[in-house]
This record gives sequence, C-alpha cells and structure tokens, in this order.
Amino acid sequence: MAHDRSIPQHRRLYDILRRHISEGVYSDGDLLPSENELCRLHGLTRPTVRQALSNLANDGFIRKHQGKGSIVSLMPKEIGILSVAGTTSAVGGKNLRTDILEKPRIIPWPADFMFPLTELEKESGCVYMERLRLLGNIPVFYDITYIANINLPRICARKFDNRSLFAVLRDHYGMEIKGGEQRIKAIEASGKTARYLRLKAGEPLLHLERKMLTNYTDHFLYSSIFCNTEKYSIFGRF
Amino acid sequence: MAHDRSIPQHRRLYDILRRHISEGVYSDGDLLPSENELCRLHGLTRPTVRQALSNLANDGFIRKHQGKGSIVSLMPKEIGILSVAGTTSAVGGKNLRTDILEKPRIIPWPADFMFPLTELEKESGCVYMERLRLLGNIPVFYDITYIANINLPRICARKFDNRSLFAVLRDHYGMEIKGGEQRIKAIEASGKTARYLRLKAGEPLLHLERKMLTNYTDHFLYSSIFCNTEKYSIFGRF
DNA sequence: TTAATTAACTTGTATTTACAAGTAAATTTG
DNA sequence: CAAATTTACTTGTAAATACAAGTTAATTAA
Repeated sequence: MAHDRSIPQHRRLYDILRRHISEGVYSDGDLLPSENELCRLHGLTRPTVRQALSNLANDGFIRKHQGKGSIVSLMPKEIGILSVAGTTSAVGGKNLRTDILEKPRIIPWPADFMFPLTELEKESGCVYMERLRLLGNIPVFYDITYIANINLPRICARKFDNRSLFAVLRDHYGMEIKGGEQRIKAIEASGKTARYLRLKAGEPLLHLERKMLTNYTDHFLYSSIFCNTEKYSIFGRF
Repeated sequence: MAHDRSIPQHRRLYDILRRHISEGVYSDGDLLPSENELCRLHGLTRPTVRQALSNLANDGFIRKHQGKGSIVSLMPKEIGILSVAGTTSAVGGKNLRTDILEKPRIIPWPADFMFPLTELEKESGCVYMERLRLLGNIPVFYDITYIANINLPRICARKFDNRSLFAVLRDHYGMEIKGGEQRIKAIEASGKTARYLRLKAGEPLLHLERKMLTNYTDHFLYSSIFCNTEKYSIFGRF
C-alpha cells in the first residue's frame, strides 16, 4: 500500500485510462489491454480493475464485449454536452473557444428560479456568470451559470477563459460534478440570445436547464444553456 | 440454485426492485432496504446485491449515499426520452397513448440514411413504421422507426398499440436495447411534422436521431423522433 | 439540559477464488 | 484444401471475507 490511500485504486486506474484514451494512446476502436493484463500492469486485482472498466463503460469511453475485450469508443466530433464531464472535455477542447460575457459576480437569486432552492442556497446568494462558447468561430453555446455562494472564496477573481468551469471548481475548491438532471426544449431565438448566437429572431434554438449535483451534499450548480444547433448537433450516448 | 440459470441473479434483483419502484412499493425519497437486508431477503451475497444497486443507480432509479443508504429517485412526471429504457416505461405509461400512423412494413432503406449502414443491413431491407405518441391528448412525439429486417418473422403482423415497441421486441424476439447514441437539433416544424404535432409551420420543434444497440451484435434499431416541447420538456439524468 | 462520545448502523474499497460463457485462432480431421 | 474441433484466450457471474469511512441515534458526561 505505497500509494495515497485517499484516492481509491479503481478511481486512479479510471483516471489513467481516461487520460490515455483522450491523449490518443488508445484510439477509437482499439482493444484495451485485457483485465488480467491490467491487473499485472498496475498491480491490482480483477474486481478492482473491473470496477474501473465498468465506470469507463458507463461514462461511454469504452464498450465491453464478452469474450472479446474492452473497445475504446471515442466520442464523435460532434458536441457532447449531454455527457457527464461537461462541454470542454467532451469536445476535446480542440476548436472550442470560451468568451466571458459577464465575469462572475454575486447577485441575489432571480425570482422564479428554474429549479427549487433550499433555504441555505437562498440565504447564500448566488455566483452569476455568462459565457459564450464558439466552435471554429461559430457561437454554439450561450451559458448562464448559477452557483450557490457557499465556501467559494475569491471565485469572482478567478479566470475562466481557456479552462472548463469544472476544472476550476475541481482544482480550487475540490468540487466534482457527480451527475445531474436537465430539461430540454426547442424555443425561438429572440433578443440577447439571438444576438449572441447570431440567429434571426424566431429561428429555432435549443434550451437546456441543468441542475448538477456535486460531491458536496446540497451544493448544486445550475445552468441555463442556449444552443445554436443549425450547424452542429448535440450528441449524446445512453 | 433452484432458479433459471439463464438470467443472472443481479439482473433478477434489478428487475424486481425496478418494478417495485415503478409500482410504488417504494416512493420517491424512500430508503431502500440496506444491502445486507436485501441479501437476507433474496438469499444473495453482497457483491451480487451491490451490482444490482449499482445498475439501478446508473440508470437513475436510486441514488446511493455512503453511511445512509440507497434513496429512491423517481423520474419526474416530465418526458424521459433520454433515459435508457425507452419512452413508455420512462413516463410510466399512465397518460401516454400511442397511435399507429403507418403499420410496420418492409421497405428498402432510404437513400442518404441518417446513420451509416452495414452491408448486412442494406441487403436485409428495413422494417418501417410511424407512430404518434400523445400525452393527455396532446401529441408530443412523432416517431419514425427503422429496423433491419433480420430474424424478425411476422413483425408486420404484430400489434404495437398499447405497448412499448421495446416490450414487443423483447417478448417476441428476445431483443433488448443495451444503449445507443443520438443527435439532437432544434428545427422548424413543417408539412407532415407540423400537422401531426399540431404546430404551425416555422414553430420550433425538437428533432432526435437515434441509433440503438441491442444484445444482438450488429443489429441496430434506428429512429427519427420529432418532439413538440411547447408544453412538455424532455427530461434526462446524467 | 446540553454537548460530547460511543455504538450501531449504512455503503465503499479490496482481496481471493472458482467457474460459466462468449470469441477467435490454432489444430485436427475429413 | 476445407470444415469441424479443440484450445487458449476474453469478459461475466458469484461467493466468502475483511476492513475503511460516512451517518445516525443512543448513551454518557459535563
């Protein structure tokens, strides 16, 4: 037990394989080393390895086939906002640029917020920010983010430009997204939304309302996302 | 081992608990029996029980909390088309009515099909059907389904009215949906689509293109789904 | 009464062992 | 040479065991 015991071994293997996949050590369609081989390579037992692989399969990075092996299943080049890890990592970050429209600032929660709030959240106020995400100079996402202002010192001073919001939350506050729920609607573009996404008023547009759970109980992350799906579709696995 | 050995025990427990949840034996927010209690109740060991619970958690039916237990997390009443099991089971089937617009018939695959097809699929031709799904008399889904005509005898004679298509495939052909991928776009209603969904031409509308994997390798199920999200949102967990 | 501690739960992690079942390639057999 | 069989892989299922870590409620001490 020479390793840091705070991070489970199956999680560590998950992270390694996930990084290898995203860095191209394994390509789409490749066979991962077999479970027994991974055991030998990392000095783990099969159940531990299997848990890592099972999580990778659940998150859509591999597909397992009995008798054959685990096959790397890379996300297509389309936009994977429906995936767990958030936009930036799903697209691979290659052509995605993020513009900050409104830097994070503390405001009271909007009346008639899209999700019900706990008392603690209401008292704490909320961190508000607006971002525009462009894929090859085409604006595709207009994100409005709300986070309850609980244990997030100096968040208004952070830089969110070229990093995923999720990465900042993880690195500075140890906050990890564990899942969430979302509602999707097709609506008509109008006003600010149309302007940012370069759509004419009345053109169809996707609207997502998301509530994300974190590793901190009762601390959620909310966002309202408007998507221009004219050129890019939203892609998801299930 | 008095049971049918063809269905794994963790799967059987999964099905039992899933049915109990959907039938209201456990309600939203309820604590499921503890893992050890489920072991005693069903005569299983903890790893087996844990696998069933893990799958339930992955499919969004429960949330697990260390030290606390497994909490039932019922799907809201909104439409859960993004969930694994298909539309009917996600909504609970209560207010959902299915109208058959075009009974299943064998046709050649459309040119420029939305997904690439294998040679086997192209040779086999495809089973085509159109359905309209109404929620409280409001049309919400206009489904066009395509299945490669492989080992599906008498499928054109089956009744799909009040059952999920998935249930028919499972019961008559042993075909289970194991996952899939989908693209989502916001488009303008027009022609047949507008008429069926009772929308004016030009009104925004959701379009999903789905490819579903089954337990039979290389046998997929495709559907093109148009959703009226004016009144109901599409709901999903991740 | 109140606050701190303890005890009795819960799920999480990890090892070890064994066999079943699916796949693919090598081998044998015709 | 070709088809069938065998063999050596792969992942899937399942059990028994142990301890870690988080939560809650009961107990104890102030």
